[in-house]
Amino acid sequence: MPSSIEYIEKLRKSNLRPTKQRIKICEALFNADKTFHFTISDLAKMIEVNANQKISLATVYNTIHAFEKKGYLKEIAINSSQTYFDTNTSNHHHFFDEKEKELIDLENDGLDPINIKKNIPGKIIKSVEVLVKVDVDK
Amino acid sequence: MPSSIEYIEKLRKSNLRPTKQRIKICEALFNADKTFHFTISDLAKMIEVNANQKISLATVYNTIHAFEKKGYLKEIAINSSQTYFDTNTSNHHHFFDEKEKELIDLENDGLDPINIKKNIPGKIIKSVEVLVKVDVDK
DNA sequence: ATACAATTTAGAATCATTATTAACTATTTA
DNA sequence: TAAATAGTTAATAATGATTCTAAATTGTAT
Repeated sequence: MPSSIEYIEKLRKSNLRPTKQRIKICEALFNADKTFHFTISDLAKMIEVNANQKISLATVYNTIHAFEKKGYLKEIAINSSQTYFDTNTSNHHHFFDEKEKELIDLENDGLDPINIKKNIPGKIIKSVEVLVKVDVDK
Repeated sequence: MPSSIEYIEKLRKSNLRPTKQRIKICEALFNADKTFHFTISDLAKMIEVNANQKISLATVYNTIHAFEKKGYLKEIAINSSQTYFDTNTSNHHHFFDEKEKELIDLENDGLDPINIKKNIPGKIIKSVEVLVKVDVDK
């Protein structure tokens, strides 16, 4: 579990001023033993419960987007009313449980390699995301 | 290009009353020679231009969702502020051009077969969607 | 410590989507 | 064919996530 000093260094290296809010958010995101998936409102609730300091929703949005741009978080494409983020920034994919509305990691060893043969002239591939929707077997 | 009588039959078979609005929307969606991708607001504009009748936005939403449930349309998962739909209901995937904010079909022969090896106990796979994000090569 | 730029904040604004409900229409029933 | 009914439409209000705004605050370089 990294200390707040490490977060301060990390933030500084990224040209993000190490504010109290950003450090709190780092702790909420990166102190967990496992990576996890969350929405902005999940995170806002988590912070409100764990911290004595209240962080404005606008700041949570700003910070999460800043972290995403720096590559500390990944945004996950699901059609949903809310945007999901992932603290697991490694190259991997997802299951989406339609019943529980819950994301589950699908690491690269859980599927055959993806190989895109078609290409779009003048364009390069930025990412390849596989989303496997699952539901109860009945 | 199917006639409106065919749409009427199709709607009736699906337990959807063949109203003027639904027939107009069928025409807008299924008279094109190629399948295409659209957002609700795209479609609302299309209809407003082509038809002399104005269809309420609420009805467009209702109808598109009804069609999607019946399998006449596919909803496409992209992280975007708007939901995209596809009149191509075959099993296929997509490129998303980050610059043009445009979807491009990626048919199954454009990539190696997807094989999901991991499974989630008690759950069955409902769909597997690959989204390839592309951007200008510079 | 001061100055300056970056950041935070609360609340307003926006935008897609959903809900509401009264009026309307297709279909069924008598 | 007319009345009953159940499904549909439409205008508008409500919702909810996200972004914007502008003023107050804070971090950092001098």
